[in-house]
Amino acid sequence: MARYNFKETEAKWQQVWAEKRCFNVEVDETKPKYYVLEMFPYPSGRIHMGHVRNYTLGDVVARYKKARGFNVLHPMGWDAFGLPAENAAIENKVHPAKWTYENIASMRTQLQGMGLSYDWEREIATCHPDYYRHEQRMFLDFHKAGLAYRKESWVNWDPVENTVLANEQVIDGRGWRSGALVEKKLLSQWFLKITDYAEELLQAIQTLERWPDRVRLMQHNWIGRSEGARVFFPIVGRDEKLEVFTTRHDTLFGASFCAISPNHPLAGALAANNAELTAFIAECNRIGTSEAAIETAEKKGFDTGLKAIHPLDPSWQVPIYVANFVLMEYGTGAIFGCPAHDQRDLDFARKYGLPVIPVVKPTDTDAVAIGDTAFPGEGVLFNSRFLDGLPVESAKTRMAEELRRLDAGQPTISYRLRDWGVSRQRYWGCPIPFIHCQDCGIVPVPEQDLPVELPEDVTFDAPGNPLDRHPTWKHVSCPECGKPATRETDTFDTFFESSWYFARFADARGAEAFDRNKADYWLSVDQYIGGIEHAVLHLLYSRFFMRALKKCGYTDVEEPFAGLLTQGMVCHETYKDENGKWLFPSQVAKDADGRSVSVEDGRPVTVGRSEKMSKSRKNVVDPVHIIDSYGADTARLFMLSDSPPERDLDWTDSGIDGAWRYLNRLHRLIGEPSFALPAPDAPRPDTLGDKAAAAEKALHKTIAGISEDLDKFHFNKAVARIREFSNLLETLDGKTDGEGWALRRGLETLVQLIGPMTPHLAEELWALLGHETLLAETAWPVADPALLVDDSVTVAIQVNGKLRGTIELPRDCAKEDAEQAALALPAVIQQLDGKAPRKVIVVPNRIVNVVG
RNA sequence: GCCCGCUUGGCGGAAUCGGUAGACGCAGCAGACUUAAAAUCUGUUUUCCGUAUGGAAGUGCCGGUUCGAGUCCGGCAGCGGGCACCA
Repeated sequence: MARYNFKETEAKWQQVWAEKRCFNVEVDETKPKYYVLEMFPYPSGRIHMGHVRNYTLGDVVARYKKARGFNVLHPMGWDAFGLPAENAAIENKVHPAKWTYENIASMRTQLQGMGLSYDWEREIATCHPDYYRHEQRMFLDFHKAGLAYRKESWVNWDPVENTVLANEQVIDGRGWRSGALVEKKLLSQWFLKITDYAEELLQAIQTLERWPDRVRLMQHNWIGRSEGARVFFPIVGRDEKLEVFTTRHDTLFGASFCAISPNHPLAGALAANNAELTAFIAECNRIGTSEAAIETAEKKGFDTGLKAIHPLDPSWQVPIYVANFVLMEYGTGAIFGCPAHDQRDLDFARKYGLPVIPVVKPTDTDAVAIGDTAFPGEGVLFNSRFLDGLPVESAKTRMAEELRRLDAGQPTISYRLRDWGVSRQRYWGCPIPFIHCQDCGIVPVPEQDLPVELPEDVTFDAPGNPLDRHPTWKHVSCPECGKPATRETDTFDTFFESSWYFARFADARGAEAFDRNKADYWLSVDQYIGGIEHAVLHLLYSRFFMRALKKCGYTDVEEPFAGLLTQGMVCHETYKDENGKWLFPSQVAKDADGRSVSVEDGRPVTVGRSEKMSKSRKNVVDPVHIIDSYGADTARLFMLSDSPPERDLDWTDSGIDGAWRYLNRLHRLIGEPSFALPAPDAPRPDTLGDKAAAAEKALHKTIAGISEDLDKFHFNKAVARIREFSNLLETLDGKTDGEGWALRRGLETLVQLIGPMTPHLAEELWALLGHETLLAETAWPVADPALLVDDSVTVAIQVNGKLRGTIELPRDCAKEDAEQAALALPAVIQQLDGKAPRKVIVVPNRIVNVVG
């Protein structure tokens, strides 16, 4: 028989599945539903290995659940708005819409070549008005419900390009294209009140039982609930009081300074007639807007000269600094510093020569000297008047009472979570449906005027937002007073689209955003699969969005994703030539001595370690090329083999070869069996020989094992079991009774079990085995529990925890028998050297440990 | 800087609840088939000592709990992800 012709086979079955509409689904109340979803891609134009991995994982789940009798919804769409389309417009003079839709078309073809079981009739593209019109409506509803509001916030501003930069466009504090020093600038922007749901989003994390713990923990920390107190410090010579937030009000007697954010109103007021302070604030504002940039910048302060009066002692004054590490967005934008018990405060105090007053000491020592290390731990208060002798927690309570009594503060809960800024000063996004009128203020676009569509006739030859400088688009009359007004020219953050697309799939062509009945049937997503990089933002925004939609009457579903699987990245070795230039893997080969050399000129190549595939490092392998040379099934099998899904996967040529070899081996095993198989419907012989009986047992163990592996997403283990079982089937030679039957049953089951992973080859082999129905429509095999247990077990015998031998024992034999058998073992007798064992520990069916 | 992970042979990984570390594969080595190559098949492969039966060590590092630790606890190191305008 010829080698497996994957091209012909894969195309054939893809066509059959499409023609028979195997994966198109409707609501069916008679079946349990299962909604499996992979994070939809940004249509960059070409799929990458990360996509191949993500969609293979999802497809295995979808096909497996379908075989298990579920009504499976498995859709695909395009996260089609975003920056790269605008960059392409600027660089290649192609319109973002044209670029995006062409990319979608080619990526769809590439995905279809993978044989994924999508219901393509539900495909959506978020840049289409039929999609984004609904979110404009949602935003108006959010606004009515008090969940959308405007406030000023900071953006990265490129003064040369006169444009707002994304964090990723700021490199070492400079604009990526202009190279200009980036400034922070205040803009009035739209926000969604996710903070209204901080507590609910936090509490509900507990209900997300099928999410990875680490993602739940990351969301928990992101929301960042902290119990503390607001404390008022009167300011010498001014009427106002400085309000600070602290979680360590127990250490108030260790206060040595106050610090406010450069963006605190007080800092602004003082800067008005202080050029030095103005310059300091400007310097602070040159640090980017990202938290990482602010946190890693050198901690600096500016003494305002103002003094704050200690809330518990009018005679005690501390200086007020403006400090670059105090965030206006968190707490009250002002802190008090207690250097002895906070490392950052200590560093600050040492730098500016401020006093360090220890007020908490560890319970087990009297040592209280503070050097360069603060003591943030638990302990007992001292140096603290009425708090002396109290442990930290009691001191907090006592201090809160005192603050309340003096009207100097109160306990409060603060969250790190900030409201979600959804405004973007960009063209390629969903227009925000509001109108600015000089007389009426901010006016919503009337619902009958939705959608507000993006104008197509825009240019990217000038800096700034094309919507803003479009000759006509933004000029409208005010819906309320009719006078000339202007449209909002900001568009939505693209997280807006991805916060509800999973609901749109329930009814992708409906006139409403989603049909309630259909959404109620399909949601929540039973299994969501995507990269760990979305652990916080996308997933948290979606959780909030569903709650906001619920408040506006769209749905009763609160949690969008009941189950979550976060996959690791696809990595590859990196290569550099002698000049330190990156090389593509395809430009590198091994010479006769096994050294890596350049294909072009044979010069030596430095091989770097494996890193996430990225265009900048050129360590990419094009999936299209792989699928072309090996077929989709080979690529899929490789993606599932070896590495568990949540870990990083190393792409290797030998790995893909191994997968390819196995598929050919399987094809040979069935196409050219070593002896003639009985007919498909041949009955089980009454007596099986030893080998056939062992094969039958292995068959049922394999079914049970792989089912469990797939339930737990242990795809690599499932592949190992498949290979183990096919190794066993290859040892059958038909010389004893029942082997023919066992081989046929084994092969058929093997094909069924590998079906979700390599669907084309499995479908082909299923037909080859004489089936006229589709494997894609065939129920999953069932293991016979009676065949899963063995009569005897191998028990490990240890002396003092060291393995000294193994013995075969009847399953569940008496502990005494196991002990007897162990003590009779020559190696054990020798180790004991005539002495009686002190103790014998027997773990039934597993181990006997003789302690001497 | 803060938050979250990960670390097991030459390599990817397996080891259900604390109970035989290295399943399965890759690469390597030896062999079979072949005029030859490819493909395929067979054997072998944690390290060290030993001709061998066998013995010792071993899951990033240091320490602890336990009859028994890859697994639990404390500390450390290295690598990676996220940090609110990349998606």
